[in-house]
Amino acid sequence: MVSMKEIAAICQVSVGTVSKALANQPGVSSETGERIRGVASRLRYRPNALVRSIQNGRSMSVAVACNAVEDPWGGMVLRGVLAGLCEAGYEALLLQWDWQVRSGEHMLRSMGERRVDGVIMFPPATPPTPAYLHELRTFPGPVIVLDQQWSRQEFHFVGTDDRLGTLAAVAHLRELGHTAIGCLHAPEVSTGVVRLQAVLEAMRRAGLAVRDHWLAPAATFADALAAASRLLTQADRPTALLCFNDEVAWGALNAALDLGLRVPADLALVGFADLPLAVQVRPPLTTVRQPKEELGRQGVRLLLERIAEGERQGLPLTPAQVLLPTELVVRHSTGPAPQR
Amino acid sequence: MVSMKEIAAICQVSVGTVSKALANQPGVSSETGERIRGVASRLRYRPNALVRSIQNGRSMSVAVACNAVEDPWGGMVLRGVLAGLCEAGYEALLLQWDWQVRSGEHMLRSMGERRVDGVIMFPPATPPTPAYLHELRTFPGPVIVLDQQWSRQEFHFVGTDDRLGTLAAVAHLRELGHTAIGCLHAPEVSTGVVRLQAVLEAMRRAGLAVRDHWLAPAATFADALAAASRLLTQADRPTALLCFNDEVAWGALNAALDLGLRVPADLALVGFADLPLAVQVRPPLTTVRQPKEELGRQGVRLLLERIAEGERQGLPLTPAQVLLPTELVVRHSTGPAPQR
DNA sequence: CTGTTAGCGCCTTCAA
DNA sequence: TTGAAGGCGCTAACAG
Repeated sequence: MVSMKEIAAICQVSVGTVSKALANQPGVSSETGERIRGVASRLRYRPNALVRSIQNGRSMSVAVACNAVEDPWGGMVLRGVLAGLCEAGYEALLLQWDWQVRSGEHMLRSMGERRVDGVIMFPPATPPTPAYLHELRTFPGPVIVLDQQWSRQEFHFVGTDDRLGTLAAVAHLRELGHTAIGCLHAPEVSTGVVRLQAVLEAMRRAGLAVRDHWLAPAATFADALAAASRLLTQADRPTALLCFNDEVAWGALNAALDLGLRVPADLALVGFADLPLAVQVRPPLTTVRQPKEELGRQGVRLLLERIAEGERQGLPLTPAQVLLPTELVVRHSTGPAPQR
Repeated sequence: MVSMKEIAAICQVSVGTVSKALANQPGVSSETGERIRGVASRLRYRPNALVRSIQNGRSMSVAVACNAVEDPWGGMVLRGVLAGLCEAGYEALLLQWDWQVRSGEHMLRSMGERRVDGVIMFPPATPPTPAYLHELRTFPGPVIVLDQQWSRQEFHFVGTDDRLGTLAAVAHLRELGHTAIGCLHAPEVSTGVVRLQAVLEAMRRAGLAVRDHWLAPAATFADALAAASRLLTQADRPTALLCFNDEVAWGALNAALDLGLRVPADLALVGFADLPLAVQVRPPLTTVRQPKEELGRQGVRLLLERIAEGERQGLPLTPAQVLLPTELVVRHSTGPAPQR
């Protein structure tokens, strides 16, 4: 890589002049300016962004921490994150924090040393370790957490309004006449807890019972397949299942079909997220759509705002809490409740 | 962020001494060393990695360029890439090159200015623009392309042996008695071309005809749904379809089921990749497994080798060409050919 | 118009 | 054992 110094030597001028010429600043004769720019472009001169970062204390980069890049849901959020960063001229340093070799806190520390201007993390399926949490708390720059609520909202947060989304889903099922509504929930993650609570709340308000054996934990396709198989072979089975997400709904769908149940005639299914698979399975899933890409964009927006404010290291006094609206998308996995 | 200078001031020593103390180098009395390290840790001193990068001309970071982070296939490759980089202590700068705001070549240039040590790009569904290609050619550091073969192999390349994989798939179908084998291919991408050629080659060698109306382009689920619907409603329809990938196979599967065809009794389907969905659809897909994570790891390995060699900017004299083996995974979407 | 100087944060070499 | 100086690539404020 050629440096200004070399260009200066070649052009027989000082580095300062080269600097001005390349920045098209006044104070350089158009003649020497042209000459310098000519040499620079011929030699493929590229300014060193690292140096610039050092000088003005802004690296124009942020760390994006995720724990499963291959997750389709996360992929869509990541798309939004990248879009937002790109538009703002920021670079994304991607890190996955579930490796063996270098632990998450290790990598996070590296990011700090690389002087990223902030961190945006998502979607943390497993709660972070204390060490990781500590690193996050002492991180030099704002931290945004997407989707999951951790440890009493100490970080800035952007998520979706899971409660309202779930209530809408339950309302939809009730309009269809369902009273025996079960739930494949995910107790390990905060969104899972919120969604289950919302179901229970809605049912309680409607004066409907939720039997324990209509509930089962299931956070993945495989979980759901097994759990739904058990749940649906009971004598007293629900006529509708609210699932933690679309993958879980898909697993439940397969279980139902395997058991010879028709969906939605015998069993109504509702997913959450509205992933591409929702329209690819048969029947297409009724689901609570989350604005996934928007989630990423809003996270970035919040982060850049905080960066611009020059937020001090350490925790914010009043962390922002943003909830994006969801939308119930009715497709063909839900229908009128079967007559008893 | 505290700097060495500040620590030096506080400890009443020179920066040089602080430098040595923090690096645990000899030449500092254990007493002052302790004092300095104490202050540093209390003030949360973090070395500035950017400075280090400038000094030794290695940024320990590479650019990872992809064009669809939400793509499941790419996600699994990306996982391998991140794993490889992480193990080697490298950081990943993620960039997506299909935005409106800043074009791919723009972003790539930014990466160069940020002094990344190399580029790894995947999976380029659409061929790059001339401008992008130019930026890639003149990139200061080695460039690795994954999966897709571009423009006469001018870059280092790691992919899978699609030809052998496809031949194995065809052989499997022939063993099952299939002779009317069609193909949903993807003419836009190099892997699509290779796979179709392999099908044609296998059929030719077997003395079997491939009718034009057994072939249709389809690169996505939606494409496949439409194409397969048309293809399967013909009087003379194939009894087996080799699909460009698992998503395409899924689309074809749905089309077949919609038409009342049983899979595999009436129609055999073979996918490519072995994504999670392959075991989630009914029936589970027979497919050609690609070592996706390994693909990413090998790409990184190759890249780091080239970096270590200190490869000059510009194109390599003899770009490496690595093909990873595939493996046919037989599940339930293929079965004996129907009797005529 | 051009050159010099100082400084960003750090490391390395050499002198005290 | 410690300090000072030079340099990495660049910018900004001055001096010539």
